[in-house]
Amino acid sequence: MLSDVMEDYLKTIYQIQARSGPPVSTSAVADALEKTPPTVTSMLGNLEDRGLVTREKYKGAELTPEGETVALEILRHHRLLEAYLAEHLDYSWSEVHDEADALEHHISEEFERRVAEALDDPVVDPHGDPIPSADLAPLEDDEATPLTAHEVDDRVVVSRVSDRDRDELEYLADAGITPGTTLEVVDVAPFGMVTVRTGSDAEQSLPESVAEAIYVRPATDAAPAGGSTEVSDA
Amino acid sequence: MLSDVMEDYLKTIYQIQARSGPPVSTSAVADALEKTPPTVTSMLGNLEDRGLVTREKYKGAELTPEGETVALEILRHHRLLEAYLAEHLDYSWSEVHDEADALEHHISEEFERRVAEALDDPVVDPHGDPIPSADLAPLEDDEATPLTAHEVDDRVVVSRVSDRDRDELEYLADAGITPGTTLEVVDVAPFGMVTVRTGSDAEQSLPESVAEAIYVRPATDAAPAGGSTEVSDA
DNA sequence: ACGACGATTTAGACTAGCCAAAATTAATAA
DNA sequence: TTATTAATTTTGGCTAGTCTAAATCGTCGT
Ligand SMILES: [Mn+2]
Ligand SMILES: [Mn+2]
Ligand SMILES: [Mn+2]
Ligand SMILES: [Mn+2]
Repeated sequence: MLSDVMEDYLKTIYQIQARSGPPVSTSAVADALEKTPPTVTSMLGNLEDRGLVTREKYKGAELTPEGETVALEILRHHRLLEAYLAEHLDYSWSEVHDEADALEHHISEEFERRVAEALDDPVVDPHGDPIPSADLAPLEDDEATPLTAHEVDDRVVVSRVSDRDRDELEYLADAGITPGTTLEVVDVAPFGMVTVRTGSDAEQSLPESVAEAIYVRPATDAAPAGGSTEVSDA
Repeated sequence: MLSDVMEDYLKTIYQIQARSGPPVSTSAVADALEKTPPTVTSMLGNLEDRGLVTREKYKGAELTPEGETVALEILRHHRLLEAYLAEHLDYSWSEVHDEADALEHHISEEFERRVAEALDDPVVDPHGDPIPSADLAPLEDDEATPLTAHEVDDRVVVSRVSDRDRDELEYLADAGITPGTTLEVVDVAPFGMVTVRTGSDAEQSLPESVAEAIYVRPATDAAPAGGSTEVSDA
């Protein structure tokens, strides 16, 4: 029914909308998908005709509930695939994203079910991003804040890490920083470099670009430092 | 580089060529892919321009070595996926084909490697079809003959079963007839219906359309009746 | 209030893939 | 040998998705 291309537009609009709220500008979509603005304008027209987005000329687009459901469906596929690849095919968390991007449009609902079952209905992917439920109910907003917004002596737990940059993910994996890791902010230098203590010993200095990809929540008092994987409630 | 569509043409030409030999007619490809003859003529022109097939006008097409390599690559993906779905995601052999068709163009070489590894480099898929090796060396011809070509009292081992028709596969699964099963031909009726004994007790009558989808080889003397999965050499 | 500038849309064009109708060719039958 | 017929190719046209260049809009600074 919907082409791969349309699904990618809807997924992208959803993700921009989730970060910056509507309306989503033509150029933001063009940047994210590496297309030209006229191309995006044209496709937004198609999506509007199909009732998947609403649009105000020269302002931007916003997903309709139908459009959001499609976006959640693709996001569910993507994140289930990431989790499956990591869990059952020995992929590292820096490798899963591209493979999931290629497969997310092509798996059947049956495949989705069986993968979810093999993983026992996971609620987060390897980067800590929430996996939409099978009924595609809207995701609740994320309470996490970027590590760059924190101050010295803050104790925080890593909630999720942006999966956009493979190199950053490898860097963080080496540093032992993954979702669930407890961090203590040791220093915030000019230009946004953040130094954190992981566990009780190792210290890591993170360039701003890396630190702002790490989303964290306040550590609960009793939490020991280290890399557990549990996710607390909101 | 190559589109999904082109890959499907090459795979299809390979399979027709394997059964009937070159040249492969325009209409044979059109039938297999459910396209019109002009569409196929046009695409064969593209494939010829890319050096993947050779063509003689009004006669048909034949894969070049490069075209055959691409076809084997796709076939390897398809059959590895079928094997993986059956082995690790609990698909039945009647379900795997469509899912593999959808995914075969979209997996990475890394995914291919990991799936092959998870399966310990399998040599046949769930239907008994050979899986091309990682180096894509040409497959040797198949010695198996259709069950319809056999006579009463012949004892044979099922080598492979055409995976084209889901209903037939379910029928055969119920009848306990899978690759490796030893059969004894009990009766050949007019209109090609074949009755076989599986194991030492059950008898099954198979309509011609089903019987001609079953490819068999002579049973070695010591082989007991039943559903073992080993594959003998050529 | 107005002009400049950046963002957006419109206009026009291109490719891949597809089909229907018409023309052509090869094979077969008279 | 010639005529019929079936397969194939050619012709022309359609949609989806993309781009460049040109026109237009909205905003922001003066
Ligand atoms: Mn789904
Ligand atoms: Mn992810
Ligand atoms: Mn491959
Ligand atoms: Mn198969």
